[in-house]
Amino acid sequence: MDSKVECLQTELEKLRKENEALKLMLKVVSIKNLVSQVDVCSRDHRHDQNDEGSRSERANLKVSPPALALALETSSTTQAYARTTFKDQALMVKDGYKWRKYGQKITKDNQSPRAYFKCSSPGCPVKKKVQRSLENKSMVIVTYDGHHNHNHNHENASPPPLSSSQRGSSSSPPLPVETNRVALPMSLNLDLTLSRHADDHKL
DNA sequence: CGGATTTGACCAGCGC
DNA sequence: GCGCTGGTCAAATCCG
Repeated sequence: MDSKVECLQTELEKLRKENEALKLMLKVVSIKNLVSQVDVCSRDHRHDQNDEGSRSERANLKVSPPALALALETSSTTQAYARTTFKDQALMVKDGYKWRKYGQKITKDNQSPRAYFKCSSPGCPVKKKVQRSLENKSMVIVTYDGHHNHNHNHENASPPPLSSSQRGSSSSPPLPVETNRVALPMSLNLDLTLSRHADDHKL
């Protein structure tokens, strides 16, 4: 019994250390991410006339939960890394908007299928492509194409931004809402994936 | 029953 | 010109 307790304590200690390290990593990545976004913002201000949608999209990325990890933006396309579950074969990424899937393809360079979505808001030209990452199957690469000409979808008018992005795309079986928000050890663990991934693409 | 998803077919762009 | 590949369409199917 004592040995069991001891074992658990060692385990706990290990986790605590890991926790500290992860916190540090998370800080570094957050700062990097912020810097890159500020950079993009300032660049956009220079050459942008009607960038309302883009700004709201950017805002969306900033406030989104850990599920949306990293955004690399080029003119009208935004690439982001999102965490998903292996079970989530539909490649549904909750980002606060309502999407309609219109196609799916298996591409040459990545055998996991790429899903094509259109924003289901009438008149909104935004499209996105979602494909599971090659290196990390629990991550998906989301490529946004274009800018939303509207705010987050009304369907989630009531809930706060965080949960709204959880329930974004309407009909897919959503991940348990709490997954990204509450369970601390869980999110730390996931942030490890996030940081590693972010680092991969930043460094 | 209406809206969302699936999936095979089709089309356009690109490299050879 | 041809074949390959990514992107889109649209009919069929599913689901609430």
